[in-house]
This record gives sequence, structure tokens and C-alpha cells, in this order.
Amino acid sequence: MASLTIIDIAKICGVGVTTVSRAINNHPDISEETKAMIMKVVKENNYVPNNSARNLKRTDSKTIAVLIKGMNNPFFIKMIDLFEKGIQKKKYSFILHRVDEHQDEIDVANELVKEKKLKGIIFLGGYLSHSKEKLEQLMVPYVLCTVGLSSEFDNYNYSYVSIDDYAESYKMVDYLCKLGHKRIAIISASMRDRSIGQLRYLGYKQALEDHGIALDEQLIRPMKEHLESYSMENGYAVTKEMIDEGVEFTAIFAISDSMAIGASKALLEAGRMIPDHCSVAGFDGLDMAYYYHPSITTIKQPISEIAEEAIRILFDLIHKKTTHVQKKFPAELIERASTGTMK
Amino acid sequence: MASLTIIDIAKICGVGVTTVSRAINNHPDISEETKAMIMKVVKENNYVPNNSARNLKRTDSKTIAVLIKGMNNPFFIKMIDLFEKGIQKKKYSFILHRVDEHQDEIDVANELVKEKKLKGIIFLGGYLSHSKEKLEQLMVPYVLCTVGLSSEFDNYNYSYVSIDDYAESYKMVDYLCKLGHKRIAIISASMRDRSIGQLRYLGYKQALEDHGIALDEQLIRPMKEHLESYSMENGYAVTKEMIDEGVEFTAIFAISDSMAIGASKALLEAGRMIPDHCSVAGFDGLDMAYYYHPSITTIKQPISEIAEEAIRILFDLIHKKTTHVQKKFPAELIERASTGTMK
DNA sequence: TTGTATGCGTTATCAC
DNA sequence: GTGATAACGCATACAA
Repeated sequence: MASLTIIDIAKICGVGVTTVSRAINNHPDISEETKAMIMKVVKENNYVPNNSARNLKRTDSKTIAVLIKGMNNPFFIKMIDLFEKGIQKKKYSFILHRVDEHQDEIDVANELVKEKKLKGIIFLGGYLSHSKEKLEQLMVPYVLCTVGLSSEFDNYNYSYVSIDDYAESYKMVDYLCKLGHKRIAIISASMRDRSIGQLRYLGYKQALEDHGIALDEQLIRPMKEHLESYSMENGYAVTKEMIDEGVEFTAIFAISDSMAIGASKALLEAGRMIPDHCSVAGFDGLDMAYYYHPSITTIKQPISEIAEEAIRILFDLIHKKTTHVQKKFPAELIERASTGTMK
Repeated sequence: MASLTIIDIAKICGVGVTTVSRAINNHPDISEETKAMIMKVVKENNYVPNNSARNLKRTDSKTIAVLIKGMNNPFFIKMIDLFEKGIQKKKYSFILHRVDEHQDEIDVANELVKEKKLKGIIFLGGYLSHSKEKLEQLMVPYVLCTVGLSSEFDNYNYSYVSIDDYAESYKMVDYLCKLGHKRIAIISASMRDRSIGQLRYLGYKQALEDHGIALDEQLIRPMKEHLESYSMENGYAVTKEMIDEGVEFTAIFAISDSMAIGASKALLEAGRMIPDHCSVAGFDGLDMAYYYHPSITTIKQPISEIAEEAIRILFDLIHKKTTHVQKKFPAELIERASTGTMK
């Protein structure tokens, strides 16, 4: 059964295609009764308009796309909800599009812009490593949201919203130092990372330096590349390895809550108490950090603020109320049961 | 700047549009050199074909869509990865589409089928409560994957892959009973639930009955409707309420791992030891159940098997190698530290 | 209030 | 190996 087109419906109803189109799209210039009649036929025959044809014909379209890279990040899931609600509130429709690990998000974006006649884009996650030229290919307003950015990008002309990963990481390590810890291990990203992983590592490094603590290679532990990045499993593996090697440390700073939980598990399993034998700190402020036992000290990202601001900026860009805004939100260090003073 | 079309490229290259199309789509009937020349121009001008126009014209398309309802379920995230890999391995392309809570997944599916010329669909999550007629509207092979199904659906003609929620729930409660527990609380879904929530509840009920334990209304605790369903927060709230009310129980069976973790937190916070004072059991087999301390006893869903089988069935349907397959996988009860014998 | 005709950007058909 | 042209299904300017 070949599927129905608007022409079929028009024939069945004995009207012109325009009239059917008007009925479907709630146009004003149509009498209530013909509209009702047409809609009845549409329902009965289960007619669904072809979006490709629609998009092809359309010029505008009031839709915003959120491009997400790295869906395994539970952090993003919440954000997606916020985006959806925020965008719907503006009477725009919302498309979520997942970008593959090895895909180029700019290319994907350009494809979508043409296909869906997008009004704006929000990039969520991923590591933006594009040249200025590449970014300028995007002919539609966009906002980078918690996208890892090398500092070299700071002078580019684009908008972004995120936290200051360097400063927040510094804040956490500074806090641990002030608790009296001197041997603070970090579960970091790969040393090749040029994104948030690097920034968080640099914050760690600087804080130690400012406290007069020498960097110890043994305590710098990049996550395992063969395991899922930022996962509990990874935090567990790295910590277990440290323990097995007999490395001494009194605190672990994991650059994500998930890894902090994995680290905690490894410690507890080895019979070490948290925080009596070892303090554990995470990053992100996920629910699970709170519900873990002991509750994990973390840096809580202001998710709602970030999402709302991203939407605000995007719509300002769309309405040409602004050029570019680069905003870093302060995050909160939440002291919980997993960290304590060094005895 | 109006964006380029295939005609512009053809003009620039001094060739016909057909030739450009052939170059872009790797058609055989084109000389290597003209192809190279065209591709060069395409790159230089940053031309991106319009997918709407493509889809409109195309007849086939080798693409499979995964429709997901309820993205907050961490369980699904893993599955999506498996689907993507499996579908790519079959040389099909993969579309992930999120279905809104209040949207009808069948309607959404039909829209996508028309728009993208889908070859098949996998429904992930959600509660299928459609009439037979509605399901039959789908003119494309599809597989329901861990979609909650009322038992009344059993005779319908469709394919699905999942675990036997009733039997697995029974297994867990039976296990708790055999540990000597008599006052087993359940953190269940809403009593209006007609999906997995209901099945898991019925398993609980039957197991108690078979052990000669009377149902106690005080121990049946539907999750809070004003909180996110199946969330840690919800498990926490429900358990805290039970504790505050002074209800007596020696075990809690939460119908999701997340809620089990929330429940554990409430218990530990109240000074109750797990499992000495109270056993806790979850459902799903998420990583976090293992990494929680104490590790939580759970029913582990065979995610990979489910995903692989779903793909296998879908492609069999596409190639007409089968009619309908309804497969329930056995899940594994993993005994961990959160459950113990009743003293 | 309704219908007819055109074009959106691409691919498929067919002729060269 | 290449190019002109007709669809694909819809929305819209314009005519009625």
C-alpha cells in the first residue's frame, strides 16, 4: 500500500489540495465545516504529511536543534530536559540530535540547518577543536554549552555558557589542601585532552603549587583509555591500581562524580574508610554523588542557570539583540561526608 | 548568503546536475577525474546537500530509527550504543529519535517513516497501550524492546524482546523470603501503572502469597508522582516516609536500582545498617548498583543480548525471514552485599 | 472561501 | 560517460 498524499485526501474530500493544506495547518481562511470534514477524512485514512516535503518548501520554521556529543554523560540528560522545556516555552520546536564520536559536529549542524531550516543551534558536550573558518561556516546563531574549549579559543567570535573548569577545579584542590592534605591524587583525563579534562588538571596543578606542594607523577592518574571515559568503572580501575601499587595518598580528586564513586568503591573494598583514611572529591554535582554513602563532596554545576542562559543568549542572537556572549557561571563546592581534615 | 544548491555546483563545474549527483552519491557511471574535480568544488564551496530534498525523492534508504521514550533511564543509554553499533555493522544508518512523554509513539513513528523512508523501527521504553488497529497502522517492520506491555497484548501480532518482569520480580521476592524476611516492603510504580511497574508488583504479590505471607498495605509504597519516576530521589522519599511513620520492615525491594540506592541512603542516614537491619534489593543491574556501598543485590537485565536479538529480529522481519517473534530473556539475580538473612 | 499552478532541491529515467 | 527533464509531496501566490 503506497502511502497517501495530500492529493489523495483532496480527491477523497472532493476539494483542492490547498484547502486540505489549510485544514491541516490551521490556516484561518477556511470554513469550519469543510475543515472539520477534511480533518475527519485525515483521521479516518490515517494520513500523515511528509515532513521532508514540508521542510523542503518551508522557508522559516521556528525550530532549534540541540546537538549532543557523548550521551553517556548523565549530566547532559538533565540539561536536555531543560532545553526542551525552555524552547517549547518560546513556542519553538525542539530537535535533539546525537552526534557520533567521530563525526564533525559542524558538518552535522550544517546538514541539519539545510534539512530542517533551523533557527538556532545549541551544542552540548564534545570538544570543539575547529578552526575559526570552520566555525564561521555556520550560518545560523549557535551557543556552545559546556563544550570543552581550549583557552586558545577565547578570542573567537562565538557564544558559550559553561563553568570555569580551571577555577572550579582549583577551588576543590585548594579546599583539600586547606584540610591538610598533601598527597592528593587526581583521576584526570588523558594527558592529550585539550578540553575540560586539561582545564581541570591545570586547576589541580596550580592549587598544589600555590600551597607549596610539589607535583608527584605517581599521583597523576589519567583514566584508562580502554574503559569508558568518565565512568565509575574507570574511577574504580584507576584507584585500585594505585592501591595495588602501594602509592600513598590521603585524598583523591576525581574530575567527575562517576569516577569519584568508582574510586570510593575501590577504597572501601580495600578496607579504607572514607574520609578517615582517605578523602574523596568529585566534580559535576550529580544526584548520585549525594546519594552515595558516604555522600560525596563535589563541585555542583548550576545546570538550570547554564541551560536557561544558553537559551536566552540563543534567542537574543536570533533576534539580533546581541552579538556574542561568553559566560562562565560560578559553581558551588558542596562539602559532604566524603572529605575530612587530614589527621 | 543563500545557501548553495546542486545546480550552483553544476554551474561552477560546468557540468550537468546529474553528474554532480553521481559524484556525491558515489555512483559508478562517472569518470574518476570529473568526480574528483566536482568533489573538490564541493569541498571548496562547502556545499551540503539538502536532506529533505533527498528523502523526498529517494525510494529506499537503509535506515533504522530507534524511538526512545523516557531518556532519563540510564538503562537505555547503554542500549542506544549497542543499537548504533549493531545497525552500523549491517551497513544501515541509524537515527535516534526521542519521543515526548505525552506524544503517541505510533504517530511519531509514522511521521518518521514517511519523512526518512525508514526500513525498520525499534521502540525503546514507554508504555505501549495501543489498540491492535493502531499498531497495524505501522507499515514498516518494528520491534518493541523492553517496552512495558500489559499481558492483554500477548496475542497481538508484533515482535518484542524483553525480560519477563513478572517472573524476575517473583524471583527476587522469593529470594528475600527464603532469606527469612517476612516484612518486605516494595517501592513500586503507581497503582495505575499497566506496564512493567504492574508486572513487577504482581511478581512481588505472588511470591509473598506462595510463601504464605499476607499482603500488608503499609508495605506497598508507590513512588511519589510529584518526583521523577524511578529516580533515586523518589526511592529516598518513599523510604524516609516509611521510616518516619514507624512502619516495620526487614527488607525493601525497589523496582529499580536507582530507587534502591535512594532507599539505601534513607536507611543509612537513619542509622540503619544494610543488610544487618534491613536488606535492600533493586532491579535492572545498572553499574551503580554494583558500585554503591554496600553493593546492591539486583536483577541484571541481559542488555547486550536483548539489544542484539532486537536487531536480529528486526532485520529478519525486513528480509521477510520471519513473521513475528516474541522473546523473553532470562535475567540474573545477582546476590551482593545489600541483602542478608533475617536474624 | 476555495482551487490551480508553480517551485522547493534532489534523484531517477531516459536519451544522447 | 554525460545531460535534460520529470517526478517526489507539500505550501503558497495568485486567480476565481
